[in-house]
Amino acid sequence: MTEAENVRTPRERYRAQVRTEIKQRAWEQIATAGASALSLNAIAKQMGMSGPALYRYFGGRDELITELVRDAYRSLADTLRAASGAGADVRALGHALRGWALADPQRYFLIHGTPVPGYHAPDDTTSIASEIMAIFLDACAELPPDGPVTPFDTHLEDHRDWADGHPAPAPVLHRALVLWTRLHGVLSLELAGHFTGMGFDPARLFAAELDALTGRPGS
Amino acid sequence: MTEAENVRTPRERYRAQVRTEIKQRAWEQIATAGASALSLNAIAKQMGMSGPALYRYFGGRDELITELVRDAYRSLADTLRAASGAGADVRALGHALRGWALADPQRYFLIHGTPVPGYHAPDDTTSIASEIMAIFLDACAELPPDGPVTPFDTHLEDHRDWADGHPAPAPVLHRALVLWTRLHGVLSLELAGHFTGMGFDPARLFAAELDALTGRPGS
DNA sequence: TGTACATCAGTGAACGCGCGTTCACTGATGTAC
DNA sequence: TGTACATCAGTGAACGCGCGTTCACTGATGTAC
Repeated sequence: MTEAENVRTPRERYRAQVRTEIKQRAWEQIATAGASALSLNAIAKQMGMSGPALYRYFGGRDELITELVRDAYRSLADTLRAASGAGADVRALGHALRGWALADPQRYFLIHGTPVPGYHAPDDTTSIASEIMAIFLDACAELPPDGPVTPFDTHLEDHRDWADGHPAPAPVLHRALVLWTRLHGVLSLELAGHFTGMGFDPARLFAAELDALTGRPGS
Repeated sequence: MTEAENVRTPRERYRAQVRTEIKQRAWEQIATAGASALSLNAIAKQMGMSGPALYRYFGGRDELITELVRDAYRSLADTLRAASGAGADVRALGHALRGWALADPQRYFLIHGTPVPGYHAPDDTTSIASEIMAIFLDACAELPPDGPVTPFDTHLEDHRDWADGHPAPAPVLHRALVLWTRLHGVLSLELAGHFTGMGFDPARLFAAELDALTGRPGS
């Protein structure tokens, strides 16, 4: 993982390895029982060491969770960037997002799920979030324009700071925004199991939303 | 509330009152600290009674949560039905949904949020869920048809059991589905605070999605 | 109307659990001369 | 190369907490004659 590299002394290498294993166990726990059930003591027991030992590696439970949130954002951003590549294809982006989400639903929910009223995400996640937004914007800029300018487009023109200097016109901003919200809408309901028992294939619904976004309503 | 009515003896009335108060406190706790922090002992303390006393009213923590989930579904269905009324207007429906969600975000998340890997919703919630779906379907059936039939529409034609006998053609089923997923997409990201700091008005994005759904792309 | 009994809300003590976190400590690993 | 010292990973005991849940019980409320 990230911290296992660029390490000189054996001690530092060992530290990095243990940190990585702690995080791996943490992810397993989250995938199994959800983020609210994450427990330092349980991780320690699983690794065959005592609870307090983990405090050599993380300041506490909150610091560990914060790190996991950061890693999840990083992983998502990297995945999307790789899928986008030079092409900046919205469809490829969409399917990469879905694949990433399905690979570990609880990881997806750690970022996009129910907020814990107390907890606040670390500051640098917002910068990764806007990195992700930039990828969306690039992809949407490649799409052919469709439809007239809406009132919301003009509203967006007045509030485009979040685009972080991206030169795209307001309708593109709008597209990127609904790309995000629509895909998230399908994905989060699918991952939460709200489609189970309904019979249709969620993947096709997801694909249909991508079709609508890329301006191919009939394909 | 529901159980305070149709009650004969004073004892039954009292029971119903206490049950109601327990639920109220539970909702307050959920709104404040999220569903995972809901604690029977804390509720009891808040009501000035001892923890075990609550076992006269609910079989345990899980039973209480189940009841809350049921009530939330009921409340949402009633709200949507009232907003829909005879008109079955998609816009009215959408704004009613948003109002209901904003009134108590954690109540919204209790239904639509991150699933707890262990927990399973009670069976009768699915019947309320299909009641809600029926309201969506009725509203979408009133909309003018738009665009050609998509591949997903034909897929839906083969898997329309979830529509529970509703006579609407497949494109209407599709519309009801994306009405659900798109509004949820905007709402859940808004409630989770993902739009904070971006500058634009989430209400307008929500309205724009409604515009797109009702076939008024330019208004 | 008054008395005997049954029902049932609520208490307090207790059980067992797991949590995060601190602290003084042991013992192994690395470093400096 | 060998010795003295410093660093630091990990332990075990302990603290205080809150949780869900059980159980035997008290005392008030309702019911039947």
